Amino acid sequence: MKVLLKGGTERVFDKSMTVLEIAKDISEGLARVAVAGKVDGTVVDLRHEVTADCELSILTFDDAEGKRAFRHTASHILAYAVTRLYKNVKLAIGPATDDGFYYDFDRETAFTTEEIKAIEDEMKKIIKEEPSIERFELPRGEAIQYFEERNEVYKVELINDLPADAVISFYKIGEFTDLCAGPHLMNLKMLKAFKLTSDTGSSGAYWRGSEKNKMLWRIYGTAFPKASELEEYLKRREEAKKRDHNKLGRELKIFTTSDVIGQGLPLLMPKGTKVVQILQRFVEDEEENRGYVRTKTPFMAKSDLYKASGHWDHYKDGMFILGDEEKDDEVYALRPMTCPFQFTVYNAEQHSYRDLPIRYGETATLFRNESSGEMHGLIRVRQFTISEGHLVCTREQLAEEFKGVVDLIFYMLNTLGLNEGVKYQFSKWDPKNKEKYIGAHEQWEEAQQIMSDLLNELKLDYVEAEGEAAFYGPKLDILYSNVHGKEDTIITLQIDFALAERFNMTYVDKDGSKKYPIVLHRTSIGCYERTLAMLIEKYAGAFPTWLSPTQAIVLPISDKYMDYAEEVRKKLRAKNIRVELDDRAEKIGYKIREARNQRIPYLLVVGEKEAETKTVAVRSRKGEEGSIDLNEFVQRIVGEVENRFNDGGVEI
RNA sequence: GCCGAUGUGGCUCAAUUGGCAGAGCAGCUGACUUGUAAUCAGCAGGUUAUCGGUUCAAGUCCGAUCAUCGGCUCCA
Repeated sequence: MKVLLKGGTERVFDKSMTVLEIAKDISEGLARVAVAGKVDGTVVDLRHEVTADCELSILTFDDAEGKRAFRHTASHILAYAVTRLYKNVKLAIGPATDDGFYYDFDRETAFTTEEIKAIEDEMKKIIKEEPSIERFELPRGEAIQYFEERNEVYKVELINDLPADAVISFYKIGEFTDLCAGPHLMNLKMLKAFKLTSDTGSSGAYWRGSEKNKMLWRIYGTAFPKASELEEYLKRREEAKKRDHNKLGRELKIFTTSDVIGQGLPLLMPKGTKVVQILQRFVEDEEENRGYVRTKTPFMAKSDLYKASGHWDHYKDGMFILGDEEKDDEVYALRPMTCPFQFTVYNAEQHSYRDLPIRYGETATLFRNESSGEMHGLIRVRQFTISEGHLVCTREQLAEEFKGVVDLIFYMLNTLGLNEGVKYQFSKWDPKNKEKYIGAHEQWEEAQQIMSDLLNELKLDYVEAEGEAAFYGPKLDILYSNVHGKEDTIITLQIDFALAERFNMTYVDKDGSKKYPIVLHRTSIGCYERTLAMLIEKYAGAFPTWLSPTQAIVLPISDKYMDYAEEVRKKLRAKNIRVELDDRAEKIGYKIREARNQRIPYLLVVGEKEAETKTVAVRSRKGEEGSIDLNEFVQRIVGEVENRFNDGGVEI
């Protein structure tokens, strides 16, 4: 048989061989670090027997799929340890994740921190025992019987849901047998560095991810081949937490919350408000340059409006409703989105094809009654302000408008420095879900085809997500990960073939006939609160100068130089630089420390020498820069602000 | 919404089996007039998240509510 290897080399074998044997044949070194194989695109065990011509790659821990196989074995050790320590625990599932693994267990109470420590110790013991790992298969009936005898109801359910012709495979590690598709390691020798990361005990997780099902106990962990890699990972996690906007944002007096105001209702303090104001001016000016017109529409409306839009049927639970539907003649609701309001603006006048495209922009405050357990700092809130917009265009104009929005979004992300690390998601509908979506099947297929073509034309590296579309159309979602690794949409762009008809939005075409336009729903910079949160985390609070609430601070060495310090302050202020003067009778070291802790980009120390020579001793994020001519410094900082220069963020 | 943990001056944290709520930082006042990450002294700051209960006595025990954190679910 012929085996085509990664890199295009080919090997011929005269008998069937396991993946591990082929790895050994390539090199002993490779065999030592191999964790799994990939045969014609399918990830398999090293013990998998290759019998026919195929393409094969040997996976190591450096491959994403290799990591998963490695950590999947760790999850089985976790389950093994739990079954050794505790009776009457039912096993659910235990997959690998992007950076670790978990296993879900069913028992009466949560696992405590102490229990988790004990489980971790038991796992170490198991690994020391060097149990063997075997794979075997059973016919469906026997497999079900096996788990029924052991009262493993979740495993039985899993097998029952497998297709009739599915291979039902098991892995036996020592005395522990689990239903598993694999692949797994050959032995536990590689599994040297692991840790259970459920710091406050196990956490709740619904069986099969549905809130209708029972809640199980999930234990998280991660594993690496080397202790140093594990340590580095844990250290990185600790470092990342220091950038947490929810902590840093409060420390830096960017925002606060109050028990009596309510959950999901953060208050922006002067510093946070300043950053948002700068962002908002930036967005509104840039949109103006790109042909947008602005609207300012009400924060609430009668229920009739939401009934027309479909939100009343599709999103009532997420809305704040004012009044009682049973008792009151009219019920109002705070708006959860701006669409029907801007559509009403469109409908206030007649439109010709000559008017299109029309690009409406609004800095829109929205209200969404999120579930109580969802709120998180500035990222998930009940009231937020979004750079909202709707583009009304013809079918012919759609591609151009879509690309125009993507260009605007890229410009925004680049300027903010958030372009690296974003993930593009093409959110599609789920044709099987009749409840969630409105519009005809053909409309959906067409809208999705158009979006897919455009994304490919733009060469975007995106993932597809079925069932993630808006109820009226497919979306391009741009996701950003917070310091806990949780992804949130910061920006969205949606194609809507459905709502124009619902709202009777029309234009008169060349031939005199009335037509429904297409609507693009989009945001350019996302919602200001969430984007601010991501910026705090990206820059660890040390915003680029153009975004810094305070851009420079003058630090006189003593009272004697106050006049000159005031002169410096005035000169910068005259150029619209946000500058402060620390006139307290403190030592210079103390003033520097405070200004640094506030993340002010430029500290300008002035004393005798500076006053005499009309200079400032600059201390920037690069460190001490020495004395710089005052006019020269003014020019520099003004240039940096005008260019919206960004240094890429600081290490902490 | 579900599960778990947590809640003591602005912040970080103490307070023995239920027995006088305390410290550092920040704040204020005064002195010091300072050359690149914390000058010294004094003062003030609390119905221990809220409400209720048990007790001679509650920060501590019990219940409810609110909020915060982590996870699940959800996210127009």
